[in-house]
Formats: sequence, structure tokens, C-alpha cells
Amino acid sequence: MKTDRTPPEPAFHAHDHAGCAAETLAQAEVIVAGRGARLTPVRRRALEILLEDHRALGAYEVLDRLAADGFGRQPPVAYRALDFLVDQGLAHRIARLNAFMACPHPGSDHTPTVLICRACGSVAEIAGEGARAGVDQAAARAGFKVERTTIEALGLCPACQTGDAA
Amino acid sequence: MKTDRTPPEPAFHAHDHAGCAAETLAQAEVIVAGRGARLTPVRRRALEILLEDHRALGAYEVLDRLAADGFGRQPPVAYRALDFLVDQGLAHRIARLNAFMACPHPGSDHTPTVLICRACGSVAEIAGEGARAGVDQAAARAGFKVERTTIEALGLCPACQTGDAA
DNA sequence: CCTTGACTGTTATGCTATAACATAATTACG
DNA sequence: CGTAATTATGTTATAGCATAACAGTCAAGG
Repeated sequence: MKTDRTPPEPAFHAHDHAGCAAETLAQAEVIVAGRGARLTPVRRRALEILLEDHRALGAYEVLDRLAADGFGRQPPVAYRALDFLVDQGLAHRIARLNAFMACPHPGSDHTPTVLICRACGSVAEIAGEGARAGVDQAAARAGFKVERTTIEALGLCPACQTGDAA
Repeated sequence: MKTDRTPPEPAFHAHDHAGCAAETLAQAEVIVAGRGARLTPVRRRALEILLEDHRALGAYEVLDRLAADGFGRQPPVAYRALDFLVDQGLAHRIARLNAFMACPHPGSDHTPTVLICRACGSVAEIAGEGARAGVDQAAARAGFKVERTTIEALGLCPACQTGDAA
């Protein structure tokens, strides 16, 4: 049995994506069940859609896909499924993009840092504990108590640094 | 003449706000002039509006205020003024809130960390260099080249930590 | 059963943001 | 100056993101 976490640089490298998605989905099942919540068909399908690619998808993109699969075609259908996934820690909302991505290693409490490639649009999540510590420290000096952080970086992924650096 | 910067914890404390706003506005004039850009009436007024309070304002709030002052009443009026201010570093967009705040210490190149009080809605900007270093370091391990960061924290400001901590 | 609560679906609406184009003001320069 | 180029303002229209409110459905437990 395989219980170890994806290594801390899961992001922009070629990998067995079908396997990576399947594994994450399996983890999701376990996590949700363990909490007494239900990974219903819409929710599961929404997660599958997010897992198809390491990109961020807008709610309406997800909605279109869900509608095509026979689910409802109204915005709340997508937003509810996505909100559920976010609540369960199975997906993240990317504030800068008003979009959503699957969490590549759900279950562990974490403070994600999201890396967004401005060239190819791919999105990766890395451990943000270092950055989070910096935020906490600076906030503490102002007497502020941090509860949640949004840490996102825009830049160039490894593949896109060759050539189109402008 | 006073050219020194606001100290690095400008945020949630009582202060001479009229003076703080006036001073920031004066700095803005200098900065903009130094770049050959123009702080036109709408732009100046938009900045004044943002400076009135240490809060984040939505574009449409700013728009209403501008319209009341005789400027145009259509969204692009506000968005253009706000985009200008953001470009010049005189204001920041807060991704989490889809809103804007005046930069309390414009002119210096900085990586702001934005602190958002979920209780009173006040917003403060603190130096984010520590957090930024954490982001850069973690990103470098993934081979990602960071260009811009969005670092925002939601929590409780000093004043709101007494009592309503729930 | 049948009640309760959770889930899905709908209609309707509101908020956020930008494209595209017309007019006016400012600046640069011959 | 005066006129061309540029920049800024304003408008209409539309696109994109998100949620409130309500109706019907389904599953689990008493």
C-alpha cells in the first residue's frame, strides 16, 4: 500500500498523469468518507474535470463540462460542487484567476503556494510553509492574527522559460 | 521637509489620518510627475477616495463616488482610474476581495503583504519581503521563475481580537 | 412508512470587468 | 501659432463571475 505523499515538487514535470489523477481521486474518496461527507456524482465528476489537467478552470468551464455530462446547466450546480471540493480541501480557489484547481495532495493540512505560468497557463501547487512563516512573522509585528493566507505567484514555468521570456 | 517613509507597521493603529492621506497624496503627485504621467482630476479623486479610509473599495463603490462628484458614471471611468493608480504603484488590487486600496507608502518598490480583518473589514499593507523570499525559494525548487506575487492574509486585526475571536 | 436533512435543479438577479467606439483635452512639433 | 499625434474621458453594450431564493428529489434513520 502506498501512503506517502507526492514529493514537494510535483508541479511542472512530465508524469503519468492518468495515474496521478486516479490516485488523487482515490484519496479524495477516502478523505470524504472519513468525514462522513458524500462524494456524489456531480462532485466527483467536477473533481475529475479539475484533475484532467494541471490548469485552473473557471466555474463556467466546469459547468459546461458538467452540463455536457447530463448534470444541471445552471451556475449553482458548478459553484456548489466546487465549493464542496474547496471546503473538503480537494480543490483550491485561485483568487487571481477567479478559477479553481484540484489539490494535488489533498488530506494534509497545508498552506499552498500557487504558481501560475503566464505563458502556458499551467498551475502548480507547492508547499507554502516558508512563505506562510514570513507572513505570520510580519503580521505578528503589526499585531494581526492570520487565519488564512492566499499566496499566489505569477511567472514562468520551467518549460516556458526557454525563449519566450519576454 | 519630511521625506522619510512611514514606519514598517503603519497599519491598524490610531493616527492622524487626514495628515496621512494628505501626505500620501502629495507623494503621489511627485511620483507621477517624476514619471511623466499625469495625475488628472478623476485619477486624483479616485486616489483621494481610496485614501479616505484604510479599507478596500470595490470599483463600483469608487465609481459611485466619482459619479457623485461629476465624473462619468460608467464602469470604465472607475476601472481606468484604478488601473492607472495600480500601474503607478499608488494603489493595490486585492485579489481576494476584488477590491482596491491605496498604497500607504507609494514609490518604493515593494512586495506588499495585505492583511484583511474579517471582522471590521479594515485592510493594511505590510512589508512582504520575508514572505516573498519564502515564495521565491520554494518556487525555485520547482524551477519556476516568479515575477509577481499576490500575498494576502485574512484574520483579525488588533482591535478585533478582543472578544469576537470566534 | 414517513420524516428529516442533505442534495440537485431551476429562475432570477447582482456584482465585477472589459471591448469598442466617439469626443475632448494635451502635448509635440513644424 | 496651428495642426497632428497622443492621451484621456465618456458612452453603449456586453461578457464573465457569483449568489439568493425556492422547488423538487433522494437517502438514511426512526
